[in-house]
Amino acid sequence: MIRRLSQARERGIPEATVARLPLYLRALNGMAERGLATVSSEDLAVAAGVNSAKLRKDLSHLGSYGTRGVGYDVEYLIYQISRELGLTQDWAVAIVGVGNLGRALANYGGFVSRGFRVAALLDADPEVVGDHIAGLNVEHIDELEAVIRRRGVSIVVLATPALAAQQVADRVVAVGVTSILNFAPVVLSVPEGVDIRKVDLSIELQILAFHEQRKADRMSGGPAMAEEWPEAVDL
Amino acid sequence: MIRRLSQARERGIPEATVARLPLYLRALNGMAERGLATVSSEDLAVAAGVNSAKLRKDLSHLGSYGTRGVGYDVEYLIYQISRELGLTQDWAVAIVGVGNLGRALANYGGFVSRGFRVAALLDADPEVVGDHIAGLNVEHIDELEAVIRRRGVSIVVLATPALAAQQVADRVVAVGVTSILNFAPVVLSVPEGVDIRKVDLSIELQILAFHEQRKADRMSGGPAMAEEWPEAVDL
DNA sequence: CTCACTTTGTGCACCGGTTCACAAAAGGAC
DNA sequence: GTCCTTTTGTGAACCGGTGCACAAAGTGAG
Repeated sequence: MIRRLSQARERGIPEATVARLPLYLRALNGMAERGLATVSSEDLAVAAGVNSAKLRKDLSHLGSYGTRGVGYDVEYLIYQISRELGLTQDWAVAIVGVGNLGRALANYGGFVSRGFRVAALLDADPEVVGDHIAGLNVEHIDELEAVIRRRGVSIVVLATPALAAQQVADRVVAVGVTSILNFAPVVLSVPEGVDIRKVDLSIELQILAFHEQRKADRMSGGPAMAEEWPEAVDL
Repeated sequence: MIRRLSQARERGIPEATVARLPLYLRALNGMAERGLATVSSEDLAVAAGVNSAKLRKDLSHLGSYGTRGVGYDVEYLIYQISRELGLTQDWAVAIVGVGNLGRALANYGGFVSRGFRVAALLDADPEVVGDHIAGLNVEHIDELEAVIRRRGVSIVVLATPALAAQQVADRVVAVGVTSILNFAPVVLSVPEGVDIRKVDLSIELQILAFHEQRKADRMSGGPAMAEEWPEAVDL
């Protein structure tokens, strides 16, 4: 029998909502710092750059934490969102691949700020192993499984070259890791139940280039020209 | 009167499709390197990690470039996608903010590989200005407008601290830049017509944490426990 | 207590995108 | 040419998410 909580909050928050919660959280933290006690959905929506109806619907998935006629209590909402996202506990993160990007990630303040702790840096290059970066000793990739187990790492960040990524992914999955943030430009294949998020810098630029080109086209030729298409070129 | 091209290709490729084209392109390049001449939607879909029907529909938005019973010509498709994305021309990119992340981006090979050229590095810190990184001289942020104009920069990458990002965005928009890739953890506000893409490392981790927590919950308590909610705490 | 005002929570219509499933097209064997 | 096989291109149902618009719920003044 399913236990029904006060509001319509049987487990199952839309993915799109989850992706926006961190955004709200950031906006709320800014407001808390400025000493605001309550905030309306309208104001918070503006700060987070979304539509206010969407924001209210998002928050309603967590429960009914607002007060009609008043708004939301900033601190309370911060607490609820943090808890829902799992940021009230501390997550040990391992970064594999200590090249330029890995180094940047290790030093990135935004990680530590919210419940995330870089617990290990690993690399295959003997030149890099042993270096001290962001207060951590870079360990050899051979130690991968041992390190993950010993330090209770539950999230792995892949910043390796493309060719190494799948291999590392297989190994970390084998030790029980089910959350991977992948910066390598490859499509990883992992078993059911493992969550992968992919950040691909070059793809983002390509999407921008597409729109940029489009804007440029519109400026000059417009839809009427477009003889850019040499009529069914075959090769 | 709207000019109709052979296929149903009146300008207007779905955003979701545009976001996947770079993925197909990468898979196709791999195949071209391995000497494959043609590929079926099924094989390409697997390589790109998507459903084959979706892939076919995506490609059909560019035109009818496949051959029934055979598949798609790899080289031809690479050319068509590249052209659609605007990668047949070369784009000058400026990176603003040469901290750890900016440095990593400047050295990131994936940029140069496809039509993108890092044409300028800018920073406000006099300690950093003058450094040589990835073959480029770091220039002072005061030169921002001049550099953008002189080198024909059309895409700006923001890797500044959060507080500086909006200010820099305003300035680059004022000089006519309409494409920004933002790594700073802030919601930028820009005029209509300016495209912004945002990459937020900490948000990606938070989303992973959410799912990770959920998986952990399911393991232990399951839906029946959940007394995690201390019944309408008010404050 | 009543009235006026504010702001939440949500029903509902709508929309972009996904997926299935199949007709249409192409190639090859004979 | 006819038949069989393969694979594309797409119509149509479906699904998750968005946004409008409003009733419900709360505050505060008089």
